[in-house]
Amino acid sequence: MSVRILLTDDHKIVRDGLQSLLEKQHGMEVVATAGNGRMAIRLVEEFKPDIVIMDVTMPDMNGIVATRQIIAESPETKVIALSMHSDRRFVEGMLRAGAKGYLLKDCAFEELTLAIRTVVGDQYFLSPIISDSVIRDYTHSLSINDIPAHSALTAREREVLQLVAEGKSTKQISSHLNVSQKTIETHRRQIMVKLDIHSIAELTKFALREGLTSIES
Amino acid sequence: MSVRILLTDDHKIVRDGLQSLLEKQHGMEVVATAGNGRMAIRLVEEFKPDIVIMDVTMPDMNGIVATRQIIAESPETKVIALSMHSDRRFVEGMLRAGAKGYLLKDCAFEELTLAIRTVVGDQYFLSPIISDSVIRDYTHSLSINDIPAHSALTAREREVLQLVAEGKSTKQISSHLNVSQKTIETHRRQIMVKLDIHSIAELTKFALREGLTSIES
DNA sequence: CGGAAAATCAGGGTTTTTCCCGATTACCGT
DNA sequence: ACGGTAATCGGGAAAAACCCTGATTTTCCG
Repeated sequence: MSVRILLTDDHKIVRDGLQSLLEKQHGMEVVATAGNGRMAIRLVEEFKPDIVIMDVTMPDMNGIVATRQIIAESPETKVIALSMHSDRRFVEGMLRAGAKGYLLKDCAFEELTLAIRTVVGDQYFLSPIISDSVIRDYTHSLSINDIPAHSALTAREREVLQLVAEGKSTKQISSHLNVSQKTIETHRRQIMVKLDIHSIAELTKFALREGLTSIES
Repeated sequence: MSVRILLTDDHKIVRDGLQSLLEKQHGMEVVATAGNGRMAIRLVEEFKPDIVIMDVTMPDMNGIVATRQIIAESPETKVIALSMHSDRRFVEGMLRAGAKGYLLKDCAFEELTLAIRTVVGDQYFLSPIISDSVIRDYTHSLSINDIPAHSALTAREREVLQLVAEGKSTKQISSHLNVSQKTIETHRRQIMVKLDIHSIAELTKFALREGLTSIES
């Protein structure tokens, strides 16, 4: 029986290209394609694919958030990230979310098929550059928890961050949530301390990466 | 005789995908692929393709610069831009550089083959969204300047916006550009007036949509 | 139950941004 | 040469954000 694959990428022509390549392979079948994370979640439910090829940066809902939800709802699904970025945050985010592989778009197609076969065989597959840095981190025992930038935000803080990333002022947020401005100030400060980010611009980008807000408007 | 094509894109797997799709078409032949503009120029000289599919944003040498040089050296070569950005500057840059087509990566593969056939037939081909805005500009060239919401930012304003979207403060920007803080203040105000945006968060999103900054960092 | 973490609020201060008003210089196209 | 636009700067003031040091209440987990 052939491997059933869901393709996720925000550019249709990239999906088309990958589909064409994959369908030339024996034992691989693209059962559906999605243009964003939200769609991917729906299609995983509907088609129960064995493998999800997941772009990381997408509008509306990014790959990290989508992967987390997919793994939560159907843990048997194997997600392979396919990204243009070797950025540490993306790799870490995807692996934390439960991805079983991480490939750079720079790679040859053969690497993708190898990754699919490897992951189907219940093993991890990382692009060489990625695995180098993952292993280096491991051997240097830089545990994820030691990095202050990753201390998690509370639910309330995420809520406030989302409103900040939507362009709301402290006053607007406080009246929206029916609490005092001082409370929101405290949350904002706490968010910035936890993330070690000190500008709204970078806060907004963080929120975008986390899927807390969308790039539209 | 079949159409000889050179594929240019910085991501190998995208090149692989497109090549797979194109080679299923009758009368189309991918004679070479390039990972950046410099390589594309060399390969055009060597292979004399009929069509160059050119990614716009690439490291090392981007598609605009490469296209200009290709057209200068062999004007009979037809360049079709293939980009993730519908940003006015990219479109304008590529068309000025001599591209005969501009496609968004969001398009279906059929659009690409249609574009190739159209351009081979010596006509222009633009993605619908692109041609809409090009035509609107042409037909409304007078009124566009009257509408503040549509007035484009100046080069300097873009520069400042980029730095704002990277999280820089007015003071940091002013010392980085070697002008007074008051000048940067004026630029910031002007940017917000022109775009009718009044928060850093939304300004950051705008800059992201325009490709002025990247989501990492 | 007891304690830690989270959520709420306050006073008082500094810094940054935003918004008025204005201005000069330089360049570019008709 | 003239007019428009871009880029540069300034004063002054209000608003917002940021920083520090507290505090109380709620919630949740062992």
